[in-house]
Amino acid sequence: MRLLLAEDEKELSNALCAILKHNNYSVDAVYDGADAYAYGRMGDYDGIILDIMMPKMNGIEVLKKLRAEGISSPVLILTAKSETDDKIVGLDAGADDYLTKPFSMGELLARIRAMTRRKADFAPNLLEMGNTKLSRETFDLTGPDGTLRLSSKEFQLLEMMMMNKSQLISTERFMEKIWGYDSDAEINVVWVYISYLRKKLSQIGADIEIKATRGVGYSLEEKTK
Amino acid sequence: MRLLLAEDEKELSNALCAILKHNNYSVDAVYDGADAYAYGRMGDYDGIILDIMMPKMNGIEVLKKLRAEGISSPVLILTAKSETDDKIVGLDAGADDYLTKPFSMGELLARIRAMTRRKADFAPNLLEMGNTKLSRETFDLTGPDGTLRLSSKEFQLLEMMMMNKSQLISTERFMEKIWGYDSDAEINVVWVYISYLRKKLSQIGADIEIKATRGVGYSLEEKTK
DNA sequence: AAACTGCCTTAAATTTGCATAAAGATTTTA
DNA sequence: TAAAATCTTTATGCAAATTTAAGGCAGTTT
Repeated sequence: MRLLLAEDEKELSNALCAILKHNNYSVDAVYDGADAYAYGRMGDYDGIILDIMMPKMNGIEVLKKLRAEGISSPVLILTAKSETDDKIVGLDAGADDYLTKPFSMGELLARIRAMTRRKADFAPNLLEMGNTKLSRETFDLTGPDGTLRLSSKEFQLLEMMMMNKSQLISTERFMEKIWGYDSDAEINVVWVYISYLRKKLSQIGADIEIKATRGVGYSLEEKTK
Repeated sequence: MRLLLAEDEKELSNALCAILKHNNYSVDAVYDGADAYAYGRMGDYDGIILDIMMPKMNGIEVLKKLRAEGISSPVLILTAKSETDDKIVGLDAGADDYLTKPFSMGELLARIRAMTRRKADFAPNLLEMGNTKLSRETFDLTGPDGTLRLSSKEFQLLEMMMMNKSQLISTERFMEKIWGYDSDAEINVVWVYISYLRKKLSQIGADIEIKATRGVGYSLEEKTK
């Protein structure tokens, strides 16, 4: 799950960021409205958390411009007590939910879950392909010969492939979706994880395999034998 | 993919240029606003990267003049930290995205991909001619007798020909578009790939063929029989 | 007809991209 | 705080993709 966090108070932003990452979200943090707009319009966030009072462009404006461009990522807006009227404006502008500062972490997490649930509902909790199952709850990968637990990165990689069966996914797309736009990890970190996944798939006796297409990317396919 | 890079700092420009070329873009580099405008208005770039602070004419002006002429190539503007207000001005002037210096190469590449993807969405994903189909997603070439996957160079060559059905394309044009202006590959590398493509086309039973016109170039035509 | 030019095809040489192992770095857990 | 798990980089081998090189053929020029 990729989130965009737009909050100009550095300390609060850092704290939220840490906790969100701890809860298995991939988070990009930005600190003003212009950046929020620039990042948001790339269009592939599963949720956007938007502070209203920000430099350059306020949150409502950002939201309006994003919606005007057809960006439909769910948006949660953060308002200070004194700006409570903005709630209404925000919801009118196309926000999905709002939260008043100060708030508890638990509440924020719950609302993010609620906000992204609609999308998540379309995706079953247990992904299946061939004789192999992947649990979104426990990250357990199960095949005829046993069960192994995947790490977070391993899981995200395999999840993307299982959600797009037999579709070719470019290495860059993996990097963007899982590591984020501004990550400076090397591209070959993907190769390494593909290798880990192959080893685990074979350990549990899976009848699916990861196929590489040179110069392009990877796809998950059923073994034909 | 053809890009125009307008950046007056020679060193930065050279570095970017090298990396972009390494990522399969054909790049023209210019070093002031006047040239950026002159080149940009020719209108056949898939993306334009525009520094704001430049001699002769600043980036925003260039952008405005290009848009006024109906040039719709997507534009990414580069701003220094001190010019952050220009972001807004730039987006209002019709930029598609911006990036603040200093930036990571990975982020620049991601943004260029995102920017050009929107345009690519309009292009059909499956090219067809006669009984033959070419997928832009998987690079698969399909005919009545089967499917083969093309390599990157093979694909680009055939893609150009399928997008310009029955049009004669000069060998130099192939070299410019696919290998880039300053490539030092020999001309016969094109001959070699044409040969590979012919072999693959016949293997899948295609009813189209690559015709050579002595001294000029190649065109793709339906077999008449 | 001989020499030449432009293209075709195949094979060999080179470069590049990916697979995997292993080590180093960082974070989590006990 | 030590141990374990996870994440990332580095190194090496291998195979596919790309490029160069070379011999052949057909049409053109001398």
